[in-house]
Amino acid sequence: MENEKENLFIEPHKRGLMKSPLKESTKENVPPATDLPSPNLGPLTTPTKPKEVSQGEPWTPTANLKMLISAVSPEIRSRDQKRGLFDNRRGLPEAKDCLHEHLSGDEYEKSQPSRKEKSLGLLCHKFLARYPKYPNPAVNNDICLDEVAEELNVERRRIYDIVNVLESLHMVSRLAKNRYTWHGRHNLNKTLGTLKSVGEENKYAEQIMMIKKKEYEQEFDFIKSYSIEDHIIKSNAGQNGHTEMCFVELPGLEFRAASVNSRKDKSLRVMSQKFVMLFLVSTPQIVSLEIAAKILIGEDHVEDLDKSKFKTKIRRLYDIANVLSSLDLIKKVHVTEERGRKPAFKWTGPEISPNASGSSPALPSATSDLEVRRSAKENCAKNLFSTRGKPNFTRHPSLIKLVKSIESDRRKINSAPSSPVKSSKAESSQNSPPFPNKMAQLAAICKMQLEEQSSEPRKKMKVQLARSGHCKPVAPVDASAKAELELTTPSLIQPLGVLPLVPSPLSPAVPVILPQTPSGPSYAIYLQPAQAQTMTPPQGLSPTVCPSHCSKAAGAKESTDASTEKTTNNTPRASGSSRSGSLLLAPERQGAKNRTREAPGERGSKRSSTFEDCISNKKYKEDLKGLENVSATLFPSGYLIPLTQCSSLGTESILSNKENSGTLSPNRRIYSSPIAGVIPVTSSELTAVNFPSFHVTPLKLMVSPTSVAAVHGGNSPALASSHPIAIPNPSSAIVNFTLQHLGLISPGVQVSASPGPGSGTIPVSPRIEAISIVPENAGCQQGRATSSDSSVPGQSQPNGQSVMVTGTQQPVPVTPKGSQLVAESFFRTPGGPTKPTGLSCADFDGANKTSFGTLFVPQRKLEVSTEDVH
DNA sequence: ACCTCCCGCCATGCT
DNA sequence: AGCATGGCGGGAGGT
Repeated sequence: MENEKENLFIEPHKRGLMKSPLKESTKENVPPATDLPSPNLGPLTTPTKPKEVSQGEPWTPTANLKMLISAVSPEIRSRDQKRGLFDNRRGLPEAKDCLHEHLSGDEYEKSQPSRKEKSLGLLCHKFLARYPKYPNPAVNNDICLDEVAEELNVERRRIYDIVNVLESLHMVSRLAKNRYTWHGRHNLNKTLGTLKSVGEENKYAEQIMMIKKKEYEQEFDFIKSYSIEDHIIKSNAGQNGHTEMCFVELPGLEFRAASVNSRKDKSLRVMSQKFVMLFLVSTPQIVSLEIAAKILIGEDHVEDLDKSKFKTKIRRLYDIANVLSSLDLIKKVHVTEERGRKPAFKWTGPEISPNASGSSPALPSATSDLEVRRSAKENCAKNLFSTRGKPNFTRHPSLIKLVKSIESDRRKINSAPSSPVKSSKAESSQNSPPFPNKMAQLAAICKMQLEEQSSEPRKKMKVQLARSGHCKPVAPVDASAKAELELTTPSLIQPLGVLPLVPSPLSPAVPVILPQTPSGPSYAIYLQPAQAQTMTPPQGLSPTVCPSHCSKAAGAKESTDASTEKTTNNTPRASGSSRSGSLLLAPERQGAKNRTREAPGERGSKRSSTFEDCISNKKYKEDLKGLENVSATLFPSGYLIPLTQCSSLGTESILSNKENSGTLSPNRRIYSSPIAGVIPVTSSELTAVNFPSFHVTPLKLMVSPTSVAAVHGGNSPALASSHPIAIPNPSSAIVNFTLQHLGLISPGVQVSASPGPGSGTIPVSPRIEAISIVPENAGCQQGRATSSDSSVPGQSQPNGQSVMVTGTQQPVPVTPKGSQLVAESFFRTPGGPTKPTGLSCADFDGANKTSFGTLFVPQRKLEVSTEDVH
């Protein structure tokens, strides 16, 4: 059914590229379709294997190369698109000809494309080259997997790899079987913001630190301590060993196919999101594959570090990394530790402010406008369906059925042109001959982008201003809060942004999807109970972080590093720091309207199980106190994350109120960069950060106390409970350390802190050295980020950065309105208030986390050399 | 020898 | 049963 339609649609580029000779894959080639053009393939069937089209084709490897090259270079790409593509579609290979020039000789020979030519990264570039970064929503942006596979001459399997990752970033969404819709980067910032928030909730930063610490300790033979920590980690991850994967969805981008949903929480998609979260959360924004793999595995299975598993994870991470690299979100670098060099990736994407999705976050009203626009544009269609279906609640068991029905409706709807947006698309699609339309689209897109950009910056600017004013006064709260929104705010907050899932057996894990309000998109995150646990511990981190940073700072040696890091770090950190327990998206509130959707029953069941486990696990409950913060965190399962501005505002306001107390915000380990292992945050960086930093630091201080308390008292007990082992560790020492520092630091602003702590930390972690990153260009990164953000060249950059920053802070006084509404909406669950669940979950986690926070990650000196990957 | 990661078998689950 | 998805890991290309 749908398929047919699908086929009908012509992708923008589709036809363009023909194929490369890739091996054709082994598989069969089915000649059938042969023509590329025929979009209409048959009915549903997906063309089985790709193409052979080329079968006959003489195609030369060179052609491929060319394509690749073009793909790689934007210029060429654009050029091609404009002129070439058209040609291609018809014929194909004009490119080939051209290509010959360069490559012809040798490559020619290689009849076979070299392995590199077949790399996922290149394939991804080709794939991306076919679609505009910022597609005109009005136009048909459908992607037929089969067609793409054919055109690119690859097996469909490869396309799945790419699409899955893109889907995790909401750059595409599945429409139907074999059919996806291209969203480009319109949703990217939001998605990243959401992921960041979730990552914070999950305390990935802490996890990273833990791992590093472990390693460090191991080196030193601190085995015992290590063991303890492991436990902690494990517990955090999923005490039961459940993994919990979660998938963060955006409102209009939910998975529609049931089948998809069933696997939604698995693998690549989730891995990709988590991987991205690591970058967003870590201060240096450099993540080594090893650490990423450990963390990802950790969640799933506690520790089993089977080598095989580890290897598999690494393989997958490479797959994901290749796609992310193609998106210019990360680049390969090497981290040099004492031990040696390890492959790692550095985030080169836009900086994101926490939660609210990049753009939205901070803003005050101004942003809202913009967002609204976007949302409207971007999300409308999608959202529509989402909205409509769902009732407002979160998931309640009873609701599940409804949900299913709803989903089915959605599908129908989606498939049907009916939805306004889509309909338009459909039309356009029909019309759209690939290129011509494309051109038109591009133009349209450009306009849109420009508008957005211009508007965004403005907003941001405003926000910043506002913040500056507000923030300072409120400093603690604001900084942290705004940064992330997440706010550590206690359970109370959650209601707003997060919907705690009800523990009900049925739907525990069920994802909640908030229908987006028209105004803003909402996000749904699917969490499994386990995760929630994982996430948890609200407090702890902050202290540790500081040290690490400090250490780095001290070590920080290389200016270069610092610079690079700065770019990356700035915003993130703040967020990171904030996240501590809070996580929560809570901040977000969705528009009052939002309704949550339920997750499909399936998931629910799964999750529920996990959830239960979690509960049982919950040994940690004891820590009631933690609950507040924790609860939010814990309940990942339930979070809804509305990105919309409104939400942001509301949350902020809420947060501010609640949080101001500072408890929430404890945040923040602002600067810690657990991930890379090294996180050199230099004072300079801090300075660079500017406002955020200030605010943050104070916050940190604020936090520290809490965290400290938690650590000492709460945590340890909790830990003990959770794990039999209570080990005296270095960790405790570290903790003390950190605490001390904190105290010391408090007065000092971030800057002072960085240096000071570092020194202080040092004792704890011998290693702390700074990491030197050798980035290609410090400056570049930033630029890149921005560029990536906005299609439009120049403008964007500044914006991006500014945005980030602004995003971070949400100091601005929030407008309550949204928040209230939101809160209400959240609460009203059909079944009843969800909150309880949240609480329970929160409890246990809190304990653990804290411990984490305390942990200090020893930093070894890391040197990061960016080598461009390939 | 190690790092990457392509390739495609085959399980899973929807239709 | 057939097909779409995609988990997974063997093993090969690159360095």
